[in-house]
Amino acid sequence: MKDFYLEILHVDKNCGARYGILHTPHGDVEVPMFMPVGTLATVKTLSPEEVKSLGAGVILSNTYHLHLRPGEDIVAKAGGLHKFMNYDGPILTDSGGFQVFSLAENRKISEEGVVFKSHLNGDRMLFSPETVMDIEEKLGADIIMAFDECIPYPVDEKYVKNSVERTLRWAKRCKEAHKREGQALFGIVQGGEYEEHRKHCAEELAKMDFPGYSIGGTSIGEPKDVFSKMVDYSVKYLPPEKPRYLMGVGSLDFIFEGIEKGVDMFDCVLPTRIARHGALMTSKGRVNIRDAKYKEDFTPLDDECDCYTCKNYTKAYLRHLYVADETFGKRLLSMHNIRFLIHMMEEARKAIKEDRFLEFKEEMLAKYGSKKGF
RNA sequence: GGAGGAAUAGCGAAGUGGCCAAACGCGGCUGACUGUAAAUCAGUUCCUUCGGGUUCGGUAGUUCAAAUCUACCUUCCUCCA
Repeated sequence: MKDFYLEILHVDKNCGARYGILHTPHGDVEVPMFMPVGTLATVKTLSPEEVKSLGAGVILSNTYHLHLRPGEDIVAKAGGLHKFMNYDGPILTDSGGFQVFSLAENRKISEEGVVFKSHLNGDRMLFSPETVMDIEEKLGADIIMAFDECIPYPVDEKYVKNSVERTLRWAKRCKEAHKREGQALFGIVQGGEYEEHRKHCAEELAKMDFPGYSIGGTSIGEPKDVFSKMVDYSVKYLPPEKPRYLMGVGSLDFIFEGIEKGVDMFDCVLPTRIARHGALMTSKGRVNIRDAKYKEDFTPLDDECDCYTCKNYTKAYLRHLYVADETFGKRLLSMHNIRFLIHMMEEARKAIKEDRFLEFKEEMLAKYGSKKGF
């Protein structure tokens, strides 16, 4: 696919971190990058222009949720997701594989696919590699995910083995079913914490020759050392020239861990979700803006931050908006958290180009306090 | 002037003899959130040196035991003159 490829421009001499440009039908974006999540065709509370102004390239959306509401046919009629949501940058749709995990009580897995009971009205519907490809083609994102099973952690090895084999068969079916031009279909590496299964999964996917590969099944409650292994065991066996996407990772220390190992793309609901709940990522560590100590704090949320929120508003005001449950507060806080992560990515890219990513990582984690949870 | 009714933790409001330091809601305080069923969820909210102490308008009683029963007082509400 000539309009989608990763151009690797530099690999850090001291680790696996790499800098490059991902070419997509809706524009070029630099990697490593963080992609804000807009599950329902909107990054909650923000306009596409705002998301773009924060430095975001790719926006994520979700097959399961858009299938339920408004339905892929309506999106297609609207002219596709880009037009529908008025975003002309690259869009990535997740396949619903994560919902196999997050909505586990409402679904049943079989070889054919997954029957979900809609969380909205109880409708039963089959998500199979074929139906998911059909939906994702109609949505029309630039990057689409194969339908996989995101398995929980911890889970016994036998389950992992069976699930990986099935995810691989599904990946093959996705590849065969996917026909639309101008869409990059990514295969997803699963395998839990087991090197044997991650390796097998990555190698088999590589044989199928996807334009990019995702690493799934992480950041679901496993300890950091386990997370690290999961990423290692996956990246190691993936073709270096293809983009690597570590799914659902949004805390700074986990992202840096991924970059160091050679991951290019990250997405996470974390910055936007915790922002709506009053938690902020700042250069002083984590801030809960609701806390009483900010009642009369007329300084910016983060004096090192260049975002609209930090340039124009005080903690006392942001706290007031939060406490008063004003929507504007959630918007300002969401902007800040997204900008914080994207700014970190910009700095990380600079560091990689200068072969000092490892120092940069240590410096940032010491400063931002990786123990504080982001 | 007369007749009823009501007073419970910051607020609202249950409780009408022991299982009551007192349900629940709000407000306050705090924490969590990782391919979004999340503008959500959880904890905490009389004092304490964690042994205990002091509470349910006030005072005095009844009782082994009172927020709960009795008497009086105070305040408030409604109705009648």
